[in-house]
Amino acid sequence: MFSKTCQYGIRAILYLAVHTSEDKKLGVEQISNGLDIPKHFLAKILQQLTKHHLASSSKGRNGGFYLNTENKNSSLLKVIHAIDGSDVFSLCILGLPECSSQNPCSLHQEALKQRSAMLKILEDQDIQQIAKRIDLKHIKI
Amino acid sequence: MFSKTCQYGIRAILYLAVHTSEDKKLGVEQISNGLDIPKHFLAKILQQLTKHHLASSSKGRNGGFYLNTENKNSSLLKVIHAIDGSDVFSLCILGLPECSSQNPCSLHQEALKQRSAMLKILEDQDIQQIAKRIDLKHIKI
DNA sequence: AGATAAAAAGAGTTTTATATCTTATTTAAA
DNA sequence: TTTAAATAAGATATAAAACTCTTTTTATCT
Ligand code: FES
Ligand code: FES
Repeated sequence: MFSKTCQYGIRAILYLAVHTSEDKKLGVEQISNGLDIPKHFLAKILQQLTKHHLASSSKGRNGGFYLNTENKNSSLLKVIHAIDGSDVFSLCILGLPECSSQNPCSLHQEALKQRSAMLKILEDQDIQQIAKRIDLKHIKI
Repeated sequence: MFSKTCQYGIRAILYLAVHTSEDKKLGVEQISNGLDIPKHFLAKILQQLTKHHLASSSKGRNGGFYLNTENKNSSLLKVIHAIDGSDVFSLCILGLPECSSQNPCSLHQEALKQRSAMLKILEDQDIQQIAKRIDLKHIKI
């Protein structure tokens, strides 16, 4: 469903949502240790997310990555779109060139039902909310 | 969701279900033309499916690939398992080492709901049924 | 000002997925 | 019995994804 890069990106964002703020930043190394993700690879992903204004960073001493309020009000869908592109949920699940209810494949109806449900979850709740849930219910990141 | 190999495999099986039988076989070339799938690649996939007894083949003149009755009574889930392995629907969607309701990630509940629905569709209806639906409703393969 | 610690950027490597090519084997028709 | 047509098998090639390494830039602390 999601590329490994995207999985890493989502987890990194959630980790930042739980552990950082404007004045509590984390270096790549700490994040990569916390999530068990290859350090340099994670660095690339975080850079990409920062460019898309889904995470924030500051260079130099005491610098690091973090989520500001705006970042925390964003959604996981945006993270997914930034990494895997905006087609993930609109391409035919069987790889056919078109995907529409007018011209469906044999799994279209079922795929559509599920993807809309997943999409709703991913765009309706903001990252802040998910972070709160993670904290309260001790959910893994 | 599915690898390209798996998408090709599913489509090939459905194509065979609609167009072949014990005494109406098709060569790789015809199938690859019909589905617009690279010929040699498709050959590999069909060999794999034949080994798993999900398709049938006969060599030599007038040979080709086809589905016998048993093949048509199988399910798409078996096809998927034969190609992408049996973990597709049981691994954590975020790539975490475990996936269970006891130890869920932040998307587990939603992912589970959807995967069970998809699984049900994929194992409950047999290939024959899907083929009939394709035929009646002029669905793409 | 200089040293240091961090992200940013870019180049390079490895691994996996996808695709192709070549040769062998099998079967049936001519 | 020879030839043609098909799958089977194995080796190779290409492309994309995953991962690593090195250098540059920037900010902060001493
Ligand atoms: S046409 Fe295949 S999923 Fe929509
Ligand atoms: S734990 Fe992540 S999907 Fe089940």
